[in-house]
This record gives sequence, structure tokens and C-alpha cells, in this order.
Amino acid sequence: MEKKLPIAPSSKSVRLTAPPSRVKIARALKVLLQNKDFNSITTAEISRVAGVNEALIYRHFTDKRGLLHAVLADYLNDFVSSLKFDLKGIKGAVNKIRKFVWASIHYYNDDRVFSKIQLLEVRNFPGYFESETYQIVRQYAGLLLDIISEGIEEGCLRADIEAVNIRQFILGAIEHYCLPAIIFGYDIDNDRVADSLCEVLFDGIILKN
Amino acid sequence: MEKKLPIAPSSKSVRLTAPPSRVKIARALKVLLQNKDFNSITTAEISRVAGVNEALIYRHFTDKRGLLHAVLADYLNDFVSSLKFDLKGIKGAVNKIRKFVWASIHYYNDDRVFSKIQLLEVRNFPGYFESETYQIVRQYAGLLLDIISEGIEEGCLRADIEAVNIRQFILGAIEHYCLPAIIFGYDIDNDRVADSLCEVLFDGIILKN
Amino acid sequence: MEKKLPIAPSSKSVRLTAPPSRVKIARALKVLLQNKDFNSITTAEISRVAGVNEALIYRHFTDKRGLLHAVLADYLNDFVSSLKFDLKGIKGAVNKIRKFVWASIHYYNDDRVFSKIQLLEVRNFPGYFESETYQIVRQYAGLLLDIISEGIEEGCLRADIEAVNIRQFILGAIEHYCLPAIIFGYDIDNDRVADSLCEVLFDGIILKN
Amino acid sequence: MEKKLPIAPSSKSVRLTAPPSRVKIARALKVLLQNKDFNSITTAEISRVAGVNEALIYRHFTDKRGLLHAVLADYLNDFVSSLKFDLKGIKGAVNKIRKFVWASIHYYNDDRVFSKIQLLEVRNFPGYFESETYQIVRQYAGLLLDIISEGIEEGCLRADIEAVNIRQFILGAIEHYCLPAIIFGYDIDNDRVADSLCEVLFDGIILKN
DNA sequence: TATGAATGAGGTTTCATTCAT
DNA sequence: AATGAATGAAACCTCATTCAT
Repeated sequence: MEKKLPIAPSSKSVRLTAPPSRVKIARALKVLLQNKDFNSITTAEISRVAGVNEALIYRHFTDKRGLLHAVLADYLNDFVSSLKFDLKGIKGAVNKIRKFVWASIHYYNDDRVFSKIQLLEVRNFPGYFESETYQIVRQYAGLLLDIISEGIEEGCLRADIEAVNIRQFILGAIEHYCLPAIIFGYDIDNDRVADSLCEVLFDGIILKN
Repeated sequence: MEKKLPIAPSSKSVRLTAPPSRVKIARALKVLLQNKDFNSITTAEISRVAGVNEALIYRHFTDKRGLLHAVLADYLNDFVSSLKFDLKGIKGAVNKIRKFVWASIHYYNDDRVFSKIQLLEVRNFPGYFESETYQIVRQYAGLLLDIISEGIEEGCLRADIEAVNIRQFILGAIEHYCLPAIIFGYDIDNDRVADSLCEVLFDGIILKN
Repeated sequence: MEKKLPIAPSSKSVRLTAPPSRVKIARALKVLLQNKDFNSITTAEISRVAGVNEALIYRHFTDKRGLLHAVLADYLNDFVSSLKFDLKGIKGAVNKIRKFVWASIHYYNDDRVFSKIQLLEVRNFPGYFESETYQIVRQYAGLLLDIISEGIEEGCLRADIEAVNIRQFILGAIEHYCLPAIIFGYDIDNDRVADSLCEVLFDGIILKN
Repeated sequence: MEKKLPIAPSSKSVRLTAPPSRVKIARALKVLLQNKDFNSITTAEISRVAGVNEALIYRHFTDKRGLLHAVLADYLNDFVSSLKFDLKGIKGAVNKIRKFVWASIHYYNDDRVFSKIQLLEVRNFPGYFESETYQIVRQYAGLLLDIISEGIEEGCLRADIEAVNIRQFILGAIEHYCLPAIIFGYDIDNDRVADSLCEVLFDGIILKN
């Protein structure tokens, strides 16, 4: 049911066609999520803001919840692919981790709608962990796991803690640092937070010889 | 509207009588809040869990929201009065602040339902800041403000920052520290967190001579 | 169920005892009917205004509707007995009719709560015409019928119209004249209206020789 | 909110299509109003009589009350436009007033549901005087005011009473005359009532030279 | 792809009435 | 006679979702 978004618009018309309704709907939800939580947004509202018929939501998405997942998936795909890109050319697991942390915080800081969905809304949903969306999150987490494993192999990270645990620790810390800013609505000082997080982090996991 | 609970049960039966319905209802909401957010709890559910008739909710509380506020008010009254008690006999503003911080974290850590209501649910409600419940929160904040003012007078706290700002900083920090634990559902190491919070805090506000 | 009101209070205490609850309730309904229509008055409201327990209404009256009927019955009994009294000593059917008309208008004009119940509320009720209250109305109508019959026998009223029809005509005219004042809330000029009504009336029914 | 009814049905089927739901609902309310007052009619009943889903009421009208207003507005628009038409070609303010009175009584007499809403139900509603419906009533009243002003200018009506007051007097008289018939459910003799009303009326306001 | 119309299920709240004491 | 507590039924209304075209 969830049709994939075409990565690139059709080559003929670069930006002349009105955005197709699927995009309008997704965009409408994003707009609404800026001020309300998902449960109190109605499909009627979404369609009104999108300027399309309410029933159309169900042509593009299975569900109201499906729509949210799709929106989240868009964000996550975006995030993951730009993260992959950013990590290219960086040498050494430690540097990569630093980049990973910085970029994650950046992304959370940059788009609050994404952050709210990811950190607040989606967890409550039954079936989330079986969802397609969650698979993308696993990709994201997978990226980090690879880096850690690499670091352990390289001998620059502690081998006596399971890589998976290290990963959870890092991801938890990132979320932990970002969450209050998201809930209380203040801005994160990206560099400072990333630094302080890494400081604590590396203190525990980097091997010093 | 909110009828006072009788302080003591009838002398004959110390704890044989079934809890009066008001208590049952409040208790039911607390139970339900452990797993769902307030908006997705229905009055039907509350009454079912409480084992009472749905309409009875409206005999005891003005509203569904009124019920939440009443539950929160119970918690807060509890909290504030035990906090007042705990602060007795402590000498010096700095020590009092430390206690205040420790106790607040303790309370947030101890009862997650309370924490969720206080930190997540209640803020969204229109009219919250005019509510009776908010007055109790102000008492809580007032306690801290008094301590700070005392500290400034005693000369052990910086006088060049407004007491109110110091207070906001402290309260913000407490919430900031507790929130992730609440959302992600892990336990707070009360001593460690209180210490680290105070360390950062006192670094900025204590006068050293 | 509808207990009769004692005609006279107990001889011992002329007016020291608080009015018994039945009276309080009836009185409360009357007060409330001044500003609201019966359907939108709640039993809770009635009991609150009466200062008695809500359940007590059901000790004294079968129903909410039973209460209304009882209140109306009080009014009607009052009305009918004072009407009987007023008609005493008047000679001649025509004069009696004039008195009847004047007094009826007076009563409608005087107590708007009574008028509203009688002219507006009670008619809608299913079962009204079988009710005990309606029997009192029939007494009232019976009084008039007797006068008319008397007039016909005396030879001063037309005999070619059925007495019952004459009666309906008169009663209809009275209501007709009073109703707008009741609905639009203005005062009736009792003398003027009674005169003009009788004028029209007698023009049609009095025999002139 | 209130969507306009299509003026004409689709050309193909002149009167074969089932009436659209909006009409069905309005019609159902009208039917029910014949025997019950608005407050004791439930939305469930309306939808049952209309043969549509209850929720559909709220797609077509804002409210239960909105539905009533819409029904009334239909009537009033009808009334006002046919009144405008009827007044065309009549010469002289006095004749126009006579027509206005006659037509108003006719309309009240003709459709008792309309009359009940207009004279009994709608006045009680909070916000009526701010409603769109009330604007139509003002048009109706405006028509009369224009005629009166015209009459004063022409010199055939008294200039020493404010036109507005004359208007209120006339409108009040019309209602006064129609109300009992509406409540007691008898038929008005249109000609006779209009004549007698005008007689009284003109006696007071027409200038005789 | 798009839509206007329709709907079932359920939400909160109100209210007349009854129960137990 | 009186009451506090309780309740079933129903009121109005909302909303995600489906139908027919």
C-alpha cells in the first residue's frame, strides 16, 4: 500500500507540476505536528490543510497511523542516507562515532517534527517494532554497530563490552541529551552537546595505551 | 465540587470498608496511566477498572480532566508536604538546595505516573496555569525561592543573578535530568544524578571566597 | 403517592417550624419555572434550590412530572376555591360570567408560573387528560358550565347553542387573550381586557328582547 | 458550513432521485416539530425519521441547533422573498401595510412548524440575535420599516411617532394575533383577523385630514 | 487518481431515578 | 422523613474509515 516516493521528480518538469497529493498529505501532517500531538490531529484536519479529499488519505496510506509511519520513514530515509554520505571519507572508528553523534544531534535539533515523532509518538504504537519503519531505524542503528565492530577490530575500542551494548549506550545518550530540548522547546548547542557527550562516552570505551 | 476525603475511616472498621468510590476512580486512573497516555484513556475504561458506574466519575470530579488534576493535586500535596518535612532541621541554603534537588529527583524517580502527568500531560492543557493544581506547583517553586533568597541574604549565593532566575535554572535542570528516565523508562541513580546536578549548579551560583 | 397537603398547619406552632420538605420542593420548582421551562430544569437543580436531598423528591412525588402536576394542582385548587368564593352572592348568569372572566384573567395575570404551566407545559404531557390534575380543571370548567346552564334556564342566554360550546368559546377566549401576555411577558390590563372580552362575548350569546 | 442546495435537480431525472440527505434531515425535523418541541427531539430520532445516519446531521449542519436555524432560515427566505414579490405593484403605504399584515398572518397560519420555531423555540436560544437567521428576520422587519418611512414621507402616516416604534407595534400585533392559534392549534380566519388588526392599527397611525 | 456522501463505533457528559441506610 | 452514593439509559457529538462513482 505504501508506495515509495520517487527519489527524483520526473526529469521533464523540474518544478512546474503541483506536488502530487501524497506529498501534500504528508506535508500537511508535518505542519500540523508542529503544534499538536498526533492523536489530537484528525484526518479531516489533515485533508483540509493538504487541500485534498479526506478519502484520498486512504488511497495513499493504509491508515492514519500508516501515514505517520510513512512520514517518519521519509525522514528516516533522508537521515540515514545523509548520514551514510557524511561518514564517507572519515578515518578511524572514533572519528566516525564523533561524526555519528554530531550528525544525529544535528538532525534531532534541526527538525522538531521528526524528533517528536521518533522520540515521543511512535513508541506508544502497538506493532511499531514489527513495522517497516522500524527497519529503517535498524539500518541507522546498524551503521553505528558496524563502526563499533570496526573499532574493536582495529583495537581502538574496548573489546570486553559487547558491541551491541556500546551501541545502545550511545544511542541512549543521544536521545537522552536531545529529549529535554524537544519537550521544553529550546535549542541545542550542537557542538557543545556533541563534545560533552563524546567526552563522557570515550572516557568509558576508548582504549588508552 | 471536589469533596474532601474523610481523613480517617470510621472508627469501627479500620481498613475493612471498601475504598470509597472517589478513591477507586483516582486509583483506576493511576493504574491506567502506567501504560497509556491520558487522552487515550476513556472514561468507560476508568469506570471499568474502578469497578464503578461511569457517571460516578462526574459526581466526584467536574471532568475527565478534573479527575486528572485531582490525581495530580493529591500527588503534589503529598510531595510538597513531605518536602517541607524533609527540609526541616537542615542548616544553610546550600544544604537545603541539595536536599531539595535530591528529594525532587527522588519523587520523580519513585512514582512514574506522577512524573508523567507533571512533566508530560498537564502542560498541554489549556487553562492549566489558571488551575488550582498549578497553585500547588507554585507552592513547591515557592519553597525553593525562599531558600535561594535566604542564601543570598546569608551571603553564600550570588546576589547578581535574580533569585527567580536561579530557581528556574534549578527546576529546569531537575526536569531535564529526570525526563529521559521517565520517557525511556529506566531508573535514575538518585545520588549520582543529584550530585552531578548540584556540582554543575553550585559551580555557577555558590560564592567562593 | 401524592400526599395531600394539610390544609392548616399544626395548631401548636403557627409559623415557627421550617416548611416541610414537600413545600420546599414545590416552592423550588415554582422559583425555577420563573426563568426556565420545565424540561430544562433538572431534579438536581430543584433539590439544590429547595435545600433538600434530591432523592426526597421521589419520597413526596412519583416523578419529576408528578411534581409539576402537584404544583399545578395546588394552584388550581387555590384558583377554583377562590373562584367559588368570588362567585357567591352574585346574581344573574351574565354577572357571574363577567366575574368568572375577570377572575380567570386576574389569576392568569397574577401568577405567571401558574399560567405557563397551565397554558404551555402541561398540554404536551402524554397522559395529562387522564391525570388527577385534569380533574380539577374539569371542576373549573364545570363551574362555568353550571352558570351557563343556569343562564339558559333563566332565559337570558341563547338556548340554541349547546352550553358546552358556549363554555368552550369562553374558555378559549380567555386563554387567547392571556397567552400573548404570558409569552411576551407583558402585563394585562385586567379590567380593559375583561370588558372587551365580555363585550364581544355577550354580543353573541346574550338574548336581547 | 451550510452547503447550498442545488436549485434544480439533475436534468435527466426530474423527480426520480431520492432527496439528498440534507433535505431528508431538514424534513425529518419539520415532521417531528409538528408534535414535539425542539428540546425533546433527539438527534437519534431525527436521523431515524430521516432514514440516515446520525452523524450525517453533523456533516450538513454545525449543530442540532444549527439544523433548527437552517430549517428556520429556509422558511424565512421563502417568506421574505414571496413577501417582496407580493408587495410589488401595490400603491401607497397604507395598502402595502395591509398587504404586509395579511401576508404575514397568512404565512404564520399556513405553516405551523414555521410559526412554532419562529415564535416559540428560537427566542430562547442564546446567541440567536447574533445568528445569521436573525439577519433574515431583520430583512423582514426592514421591509416594513421602509414602507412606514415611505408613508411618513408621503404624508399619510403620522410623523410624530418614530417609524421604528410603529413597526414594533405592527409586528407585535401580528404575533399577538397569531400566537394563540398556534398554541391552541386552531385555524386563523386570515381576512377577518387582518382586517380587524388593520382597523385598530390604522385608527392610531393614519393621518386623517 | 480523486471525491462527496455516508457510516459504525465510540467519546464525554447529563439526568432522572433507585438503593441502602 | 431524610440522605449520600450509585446507576442505566440516553443525550449530543466526533472521528477514522468505507462506498459508489
